[in-house]
Amino acid sequence: MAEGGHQGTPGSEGLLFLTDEQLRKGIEAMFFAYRGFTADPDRILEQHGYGRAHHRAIHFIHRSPGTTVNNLLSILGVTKQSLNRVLRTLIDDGLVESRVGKRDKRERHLFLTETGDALERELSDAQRERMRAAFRSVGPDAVVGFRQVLEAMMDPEMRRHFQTLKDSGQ
Amino acid sequence: MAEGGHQGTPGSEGLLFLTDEQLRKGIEAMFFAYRGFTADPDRILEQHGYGRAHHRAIHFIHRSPGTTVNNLLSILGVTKQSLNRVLRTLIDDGLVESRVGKRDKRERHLFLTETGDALERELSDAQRERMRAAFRSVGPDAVVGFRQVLEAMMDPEMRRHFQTLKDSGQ
DNA sequence: ATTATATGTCAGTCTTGTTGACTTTATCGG
DNA sequence: CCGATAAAGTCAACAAGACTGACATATAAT
Repeated sequence: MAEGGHQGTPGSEGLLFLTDEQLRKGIEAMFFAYRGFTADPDRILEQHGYGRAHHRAIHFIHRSPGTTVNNLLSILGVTKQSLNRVLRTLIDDGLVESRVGKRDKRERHLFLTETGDALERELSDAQRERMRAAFRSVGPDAVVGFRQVLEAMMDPEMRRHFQTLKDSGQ
Repeated sequence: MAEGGHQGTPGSEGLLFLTDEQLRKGIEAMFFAYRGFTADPDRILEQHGYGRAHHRAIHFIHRSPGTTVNNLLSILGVTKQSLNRVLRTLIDDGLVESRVGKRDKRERHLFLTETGDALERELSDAQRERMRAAFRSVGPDAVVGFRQVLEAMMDPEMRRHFQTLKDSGQ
């Protein structure tokens, strides 16, 4: 009778959380929640003439200052042509700086400028605020569960990126 | 000292789950997990020549058979021109049937055909399989937390749609 | 010296979203 | 019954953001 590692009501019924109906609710929860998740940044981005793609680039450059283009490509999972378009505008607009690598001069290391950092803060403040409110309203235990499920849903390579904090290098 | 309603370690520290760093992890978890969430259906859709927009329409018609176009519009949050494009192809391809309303003949009630249902099953089987594996690996308590956080992150109107099960009418 | 890597760019395509204008059909309120 | 409102559909134009394929340049590695 020893189950995986979690408890549940240890008696007979168990696994009621794995019914198709429960899974459907989980699927819809992801769909609707993701909309809320992006809603606030989307409004801000629109005012600045940017889109979600710019947000993603800004976010990960902020998280890992000095990251290379290739690194960013593998995190974002898009083509270099696609990334280059948004990176080009961010650099031209003075939000991102691209420095030639010292060890390997082929590489470009990406950094946010002061302006870029300001937009990053504006965006993440909004997004964090919503998440903070959600977290607070449900309590720390629910937050742990939230993170566990999300991590378990990721593709292995994305889980690697998620768990890896530092990866600059310069 | 009585806090909201959740416990945590009841001593002094509390609220460590609301730090900016924890929130950033939550944000990235959403980003990476959503990718995993859509990855399997995306592969299937590609084989059939459809996109995510078709999936969403199929999903919600399956969930609420007989739903009207307006209903679908408010759930999906897109313009009718945008929805009409995908609905048109689904109807032309014989996956969706559009029946004139009996009470109100202006309305069209949408249903999946057998073919449509088959594709729906193919898509949701794949998506459910991933979620089932995630749910199983973390246990029922984590799943409860997952759902609570997601629901708290939704916009109020989306939360309404999420909580509402039936809405056909015919 | 050749090959491989990192980056960037040009050109074209596709999906999915947007606005705005307009039509048809049907319901509803006076 | 008539005028206003509503539900659905359509046409046209446009934009963001993804894709492919081809090709260029600089640098590193063998």
